[in-house]
Amino acid sequence: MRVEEILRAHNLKNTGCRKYILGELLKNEAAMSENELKESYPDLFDRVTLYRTLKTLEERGIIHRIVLNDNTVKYALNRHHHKDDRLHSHFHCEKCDEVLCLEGVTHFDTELPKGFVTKDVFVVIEGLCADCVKK
Amino acid sequence: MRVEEILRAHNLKNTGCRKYILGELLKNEAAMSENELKESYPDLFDRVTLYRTLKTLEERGIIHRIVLNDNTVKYALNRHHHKDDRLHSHFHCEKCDEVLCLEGVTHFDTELPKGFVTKDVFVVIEGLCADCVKK
DNA sequence: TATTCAATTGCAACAACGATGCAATTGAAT
DNA sequence: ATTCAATTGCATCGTTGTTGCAATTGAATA
Repeated sequence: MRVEEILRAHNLKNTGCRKYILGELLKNEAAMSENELKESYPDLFDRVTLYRTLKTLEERGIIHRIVLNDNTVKYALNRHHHKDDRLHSHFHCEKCDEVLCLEGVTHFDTELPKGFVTKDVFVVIEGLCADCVKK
Repeated sequence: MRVEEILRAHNLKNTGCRKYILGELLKNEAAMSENELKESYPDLFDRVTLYRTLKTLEERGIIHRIVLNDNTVKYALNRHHHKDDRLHSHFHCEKCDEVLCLEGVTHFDTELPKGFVTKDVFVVIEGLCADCVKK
């Protein structure tokens, strides 16, 4: 799916920053931080514009935020195969810092105290990706 | 277990800030943020002291950090019944903002890509606690 | 194609938080 | 009571989240 189609499908204007962010996220398998998005073209967009654009894209359900245990934040596209975007988990490689959305819904049994209600579950698995294991 | 014993057991000096933080965490069932720790006595300790003390206590394995999906951080005691502190999950009530360590180890089956290695798993369950469900 | 207006952007600015250096203070061992 | 390493407070800096406002721009319409 091309960037323009995604934006049109969500009634969003075809602006530079949106096209850039979605282009990058489509290109990369891995999730990207605000800094990683800036790397290639540091002065292409203002910091605030990037921030606000990411917020808009998230609110419209086009991307999702991933908060890692070290407090950093990355963003990834909501892809088709994430049937329920809230229930897929993420992998964070502690060596190369790459973050991937894991296919396949996570299964778990956690006994909640009586009367508690679950709305969302956030899972981050930390470890080494296949490339970093080899090294 | 009293505060002084905990500190002695870990070869840490018996300082005001440490006693205060551990006292608060022992008193409360729920995890506490830096701000929540400051609330009762805003000027008792410098912001940096609180920050550094929490860091020390975490490094010594006395408390652990919990990073929520909204980027906020809370701290909780490492209690005995957490056999493996890395594997218990946390509950975050979206209404009253309370964070609890969940008893019982979380079970899950997530298929990692080939060659990936798991070192740690962080789970945060968001929802409503029993009290907030009633209201 | 030119006009128009709401949406988007850049800039300034501020708050919150993470982090470090340094000098003054303090816990606890002697 | 003395002593010294450990702890603390203060100053300070960098990063990130957030908002207001004026200038610019996308795209719908004439």
